[in-house]
Formats: sequence, structure tokens, C-alpha cells
Amino acid sequence: MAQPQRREPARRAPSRPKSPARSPGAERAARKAAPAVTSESEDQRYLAAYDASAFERPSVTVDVALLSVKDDALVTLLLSRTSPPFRGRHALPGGFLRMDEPLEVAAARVLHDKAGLSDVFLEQLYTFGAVHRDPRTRVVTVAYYALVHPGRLEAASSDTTLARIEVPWGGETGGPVDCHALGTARSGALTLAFDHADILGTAVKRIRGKLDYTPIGFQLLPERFTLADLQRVHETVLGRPLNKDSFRRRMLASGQLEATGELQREVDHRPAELYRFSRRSAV
Amino acid sequence: MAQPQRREPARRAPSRPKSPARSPGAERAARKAAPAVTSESEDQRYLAAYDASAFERPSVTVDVALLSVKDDALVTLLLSRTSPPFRGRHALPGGFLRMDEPLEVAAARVLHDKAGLSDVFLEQLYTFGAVHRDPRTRVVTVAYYALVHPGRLEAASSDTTLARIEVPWGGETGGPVDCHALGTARSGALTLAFDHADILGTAVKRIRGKLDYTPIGFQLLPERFTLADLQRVHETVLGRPLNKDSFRRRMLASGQLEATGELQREVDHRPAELYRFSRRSAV
DNA sequence: AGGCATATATGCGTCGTGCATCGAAGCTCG
DNA sequence: CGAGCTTCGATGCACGACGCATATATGCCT
Repeated sequence: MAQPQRREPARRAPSRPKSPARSPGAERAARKAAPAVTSESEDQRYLAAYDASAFERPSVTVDVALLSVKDDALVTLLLSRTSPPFRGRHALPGGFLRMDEPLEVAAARVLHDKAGLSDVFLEQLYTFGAVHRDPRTRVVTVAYYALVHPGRLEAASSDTTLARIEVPWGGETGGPVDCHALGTARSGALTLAFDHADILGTAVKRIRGKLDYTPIGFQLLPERFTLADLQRVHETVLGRPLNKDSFRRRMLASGQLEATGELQREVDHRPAELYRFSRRSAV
Repeated sequence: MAQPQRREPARRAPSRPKSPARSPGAERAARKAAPAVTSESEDQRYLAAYDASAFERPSVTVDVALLSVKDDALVTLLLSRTSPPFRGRHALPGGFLRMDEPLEVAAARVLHDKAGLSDVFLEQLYTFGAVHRDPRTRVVTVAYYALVHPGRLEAASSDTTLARIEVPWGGETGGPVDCHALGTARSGALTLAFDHADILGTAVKRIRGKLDYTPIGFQLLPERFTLADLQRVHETVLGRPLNKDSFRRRMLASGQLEATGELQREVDHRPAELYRFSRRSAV
């Protein structure tokens, strides 16, 4: 819906107008006490409370979890925060939503301005709106995830940091992930700003789920790649080994691969054929 | 991220500070021209533009696509709008996000106040932020979807409308859906307010995708049900017939079902056994 | 009592997957 | 130059899930 001009009549006002019921049990009890009757006085109080908060608007930002696979590890791009809160900590690239740009454009802009990347696979991930996820004001952030192959990250790492992602949970469980700065010899875990470790965890969970039935794996590879490359990417994302033969057959049968006829070079064994992603699969 | 107090230094300012690059080609060209160099003057201009829009905040609402399956049809709960814009049209239950409540609590509150429903399966769906989705101001809405069995809808239909959902696309394609008011004999399609037909379409697409590997099907049934009931619900959601034997075996093998020992009653044929959803499946 | 409609169990061909085997094709080294 | 190494890539086979067909069970109706 959406009414900046508050006209919507509020039916079935909750017994506690100020705070909505949090626990399902309490909520059900409240409903049982006053099932479907509309009390005028309750409506009045409810409207008053509604009015008060309706015009106070939270800030809206976009954050981008930029993921890649480098040296058989999931990596992400982080920025060091130069101002409080969480000064000095690492955070996802993000920024405010402008009034005249769609959400996805804002995410692309953030990626362009802060990571120097354009023309990147980008998809909405989840919206995080915990009340105190930003200690200053209410900030609702629409998180996106982006996928690039590691070659495109090299050029962008001026004041950005590449961090290796370690997933402390198995399969599809979910939860925050741990990040370790890449390159630096010390392996101390980075403490991310805000709820960005949760955002990254959600992103990992999402791409793990979508990997089998969507062509997102190709986004993490250069244009030409071998089947072994593709399998290593899948194994890195999923965090578990895959059967080689089954993977081959499944990929070749999916119709998403196009043989280039070219062969691998500079390898000390039999070179594999190079394939290309063919997006005319969904025909 | 999220900085109401604008301190974030903007690196790699785009060559056109006002409008972020829209076309991938143009964007890539711009990046090639100025790869990783930070120009101070560009930063200045960029910050000025950034400041201007950073403090103007969009409104944030939540909308809930409440879905159910009734008489072998997908149905949703709609409200008639009593004020412009889209006065008289039907819309999803929704409302403003309050400053002190999490997103999911807001969605539950909306469901409680406008549909009289509590303790409902509720999950975040997608965030819609097209610039002019609300003709008055910028409104970003965080859409949720909710699932209930049709028995819980009867009590709630005071000034709400139940509408049958017709999906004009097949499988996982996506897009808006058509709605037809239930009960009324005439089958004229309802024109929904805002982008709510898209939200419903996204919800249908989502539950179609999640139906096989999550227990959401049980949310659309009463506590006890037969395997045939469950199959009909699945077929209605997916919009295609399913193989009976395969469905039986898959469901029984999933470990999510618990036989009650009871049998169906008041049917003019052999009664089927009643099952119950057992959430101790993931053990 | 018999018919009817549906539930429930069983058997079989097919297909995808995991596993093992085998030949092929480049490189390295003696 | 040929043997040996490593990985590629194809083939064969057992197993399980699925689609399909068949057979039996069971409560209600006539």
C-alpha cells in the first residue's frame, strides 16, 4: 500500500496501541480477547499512535555483497570505514537510495562508484531492517548480491580489501560468516560493521541454493573455461566435493554449455576443451 | 552501509555525477576512460550531488500477499481502497513501517490489524522500489507473503475481499497475475492498485519454487489432512497435475508426515488416513 | 449382497546419479 | 625418441527415484 496522507481506517486495533505484539502467543491471546469487533475508541487511539510514527521515515540504503571465487575460496570486496560508527571496520559497499533512482540502479551505482565495477550480475538479496542495526538512526537496507570472476576484481582493489569468506555452517543452515583479509599473512578474522556478516551469510546461502538450477556459476568464471574449472567453482561455493562424472554429464546435458573447440594451454597434462556459457538454454 | 551523517568519501566518482550510468555499455566505457584514479574535483562534485539526495528519505511500507488455496484455486485477501490514489481499487493489506518495529513485526501487525490474523506463516518476499510505483511520493515497500489454510480466512472477511488468482504465465516465468473477486458471479478481472499484481506474481513464483524443498505446503492445510488433500494443494499452487504414486512416495519418504491413525469421515468412498505435519523432519 | 469410488500396495521399465574402468592426449624426463 | 605421468573424456554397471500399470482393500450406497 502506501499512504503518505493518512486516511486508511485501521480495523481491529490491537489492545496495546503503542507496541505491536511480538510473541505469537501473546498476539493470539490478544486476538481471542477481542476477536472481530471494532471499537471506536480503540481505533482513535490506534490512529493517534499510527499518525505519530507514519511520517517519521527511516533511511533507506543499498548494500552490495560482491562475491567471487579466487584460488578455490569464496571472496568478497570490503571497504574500510573512515567514520564512526564502526570506524576502521570493514563494511560492504553501500550507500543511500536516491529519490529518483530504482533500487537496482542504486546498487549498480554503488558498485560502480566504490568498486569500479560495471556491467555486473546483480540481484536483490534480502532487506534488513532490524531496529538497531545502525546505532544512530533507523536504517533499512536493501541488500543485493553481485557475482564477478576474480579477474575483474584485480583492477578494483585500490582502497578496497578482498576478504576470504569462511562459512561456519553447513549446507543450507544459514547465519553469519567469517571474513579474513586476503594477502595479509596473518589470518585474524575481520569483524564486519553493522550486520554485514549476516548479509554475506545470506548471500552465500542464496547462491548455494540457486547454483543447481540457475546459471549463476558462469558469472564467477571468465568467458572461456574448462569443465574442471566450473566444477571447482561449484565445489567452492557449495563447500563440498562433487562427483566429477555426474557433474560433467549434468552440465553437458543442461544445454547451457557451448564447446569452443579450443583447448587449454600451458598445462603439464592433457589439455581440456574450453567451453562457453550459452544463454540460449531456456529455449 | 548507512550513514545519515554523510562522511563516506566517494572514490572513483563517475564522470557524470548527477545521473548514474544506465546502459552497461556506456558505463563500461566511462570506467575504461578513468580506471582507478581519484580526482579531487570529481569527488567534490560527486559529494555535492550525494549530499543533496541523501537526506531526502523515501517512505517505507510493508505489504503482505496473503495466499491460500480454496476450492482448488489460489486465493488472496484484498482490501478496497477508500482514498486516492487508486480509490476503489483493491490492494494488498499494507502499512507504514514504524520507527521502532522490525520489518517482520510490521508485516505481522498489518496482517493482524487489517485481516484479523495472527500466528501466521510469514516470510519476506521482495522489496519493490520503482520510482513511480506510488504516484505521489517515493515509496519503497518491503513485501511479505503469508500462507494460511482457507478455514482461517472465513472469519476475517468483513470488509476484505477474497480474490481468485489466475496465473497467466507457466512454470517459473514470472510476471503479474490476474485477480477475480470470489463469490460474485461475474468474473471481471480486478485491476489492483499500485504494483500489487506484480507483488502477487512474485509471491506465486516464490512459493512455486519453494514448494518441493520446503514444508510450506502444510501451511495451506488444516492440522489434519489426507495425502490427496496435500496433493491437490500442490497441484493448485504449481498449476499442473502431479503423479499420484510418486507424490505419495516422496511425501512419505520425506519424513515430514506423521500418521494420526484416524480416518477420513463423511466421504462416499473408502476413507483415507489422516496425516499431520511433523516438523521434526530436519533431525 | 453387490457395485462403486477411492485408498493403498506391488511390480516393472526408464532415467539420473555414483562408482569403476579404460583409452586418449599432451607434457616431462631419461 | 620412447617410456611414464597426469589429466581428460568416454563407457559400463549397480542403485534409487520416478512414471506407469496392476492388484487388492475398504467404506458407503443401492
